[in-house]
Amino acid sequence: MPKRDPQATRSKILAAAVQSFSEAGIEGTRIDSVAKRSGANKRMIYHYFGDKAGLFEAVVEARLESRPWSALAAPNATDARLMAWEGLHHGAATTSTARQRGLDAMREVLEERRQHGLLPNGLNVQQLALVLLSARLLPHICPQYVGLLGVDAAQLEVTQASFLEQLLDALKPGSGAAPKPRVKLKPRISG
Amino acid sequence: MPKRDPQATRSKILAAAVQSFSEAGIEGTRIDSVAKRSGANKRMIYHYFGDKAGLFEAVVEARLESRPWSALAAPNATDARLMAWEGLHHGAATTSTARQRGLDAMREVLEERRQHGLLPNGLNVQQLALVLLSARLLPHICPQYVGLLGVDAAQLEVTQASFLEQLLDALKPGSGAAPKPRVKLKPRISG
DNA sequence: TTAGAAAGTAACTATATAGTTACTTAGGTC
DNA sequence: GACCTAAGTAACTATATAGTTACTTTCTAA
Repeated sequence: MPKRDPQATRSKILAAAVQSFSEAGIEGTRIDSVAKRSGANKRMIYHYFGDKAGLFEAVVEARLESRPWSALAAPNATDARLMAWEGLHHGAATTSTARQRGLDAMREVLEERRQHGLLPNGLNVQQLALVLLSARLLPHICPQYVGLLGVDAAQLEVTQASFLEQLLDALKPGSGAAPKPRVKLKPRISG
Repeated sequence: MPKRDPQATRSKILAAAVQSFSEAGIEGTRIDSVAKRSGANKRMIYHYFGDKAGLFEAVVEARLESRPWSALAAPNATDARLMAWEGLHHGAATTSTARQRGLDAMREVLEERRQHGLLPNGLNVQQLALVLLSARLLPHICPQYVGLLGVDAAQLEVTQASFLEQLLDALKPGSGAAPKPRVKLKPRISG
């Protein structure tokens, strides 16, 4: 076993940084603690990643740039939280061609679904994709609202997947049972 | 004009804290900068709110506890970001009776809508409420994905509201929403 | 009018933090 | 094996930060 292994050092730093940034965020992450958790020397962090911002960038690159996107699959908690810290700190400023491609593919799947008559023709698939992505991300970011809305957090990964399937299915033109007899008053839902 | 005004001092601190926590988060907020922005003396922050955690708690109380909830209305960016920082830092641990009541009301509106035959019977309204809330919050938290999905961020507030209305409408049993609804179904009076 | 409490101020402190300096050690190449 | 470069280490520094201390000023109530 070699006493030195640059690639291994770099990746154990990166692994520790992924955990730390995901848990504590950018401001909350301590470089010293990443060094300790990784077992590497603090100086090596600066050697491989420049500074804290560079380390976060490398974390995003490692976890978000090459991840697969799908209309219904849920990102794990680690990735979802990284997305949130990134968005809260850096706003809309993200020019990522890799993610762009991944999300384009996700949209195309929905588009195809619509062209097969499985979604209403007038439905904006970009908006639909955003809603689906939101639904899968938010429970990892604001878990407090899962409980407050009466949804079982422990089962959500499974129950939400089938709920969203059911939702898409209910959108199928001409689907659904005959309407139940309705009363005249339409309840308000907004405002 | 009185030279001292405890209530005014407290509230100008709180107002500055709302802005700072919303923009920068808990770790990112500097007590000194809240003091400066508010025009109050730093010592007064500790006098009225105890410590940084107490100040954040007061901010949540002021902005999130008593805000109205609705199935389709979007929280503003300030509140949405506060919800995200709170969730990312404190996880699911939120025992807020005020928010519980607000969200219960939001659920009941959807429940009522379902009982009027405007939503499929088998649809879980809690899950639906969570999806709607997610859709309205996430763009404020992860704005990077709005653009990447090809949605116009500047118009989202408006376009998403009508999209979600359209989505709920398309869920109406037997609606079979087509590009242009051929026949506007008149509600039948139950017999 | 005056005592005492509450509001407000400025300067201070202990500590934690990102980033550096100055150095040692390993491993490949001639 | 001598030499050089990259990998690795430990101790250091400048600064920023949450929280405090010790003090002054205003308000209120007897």
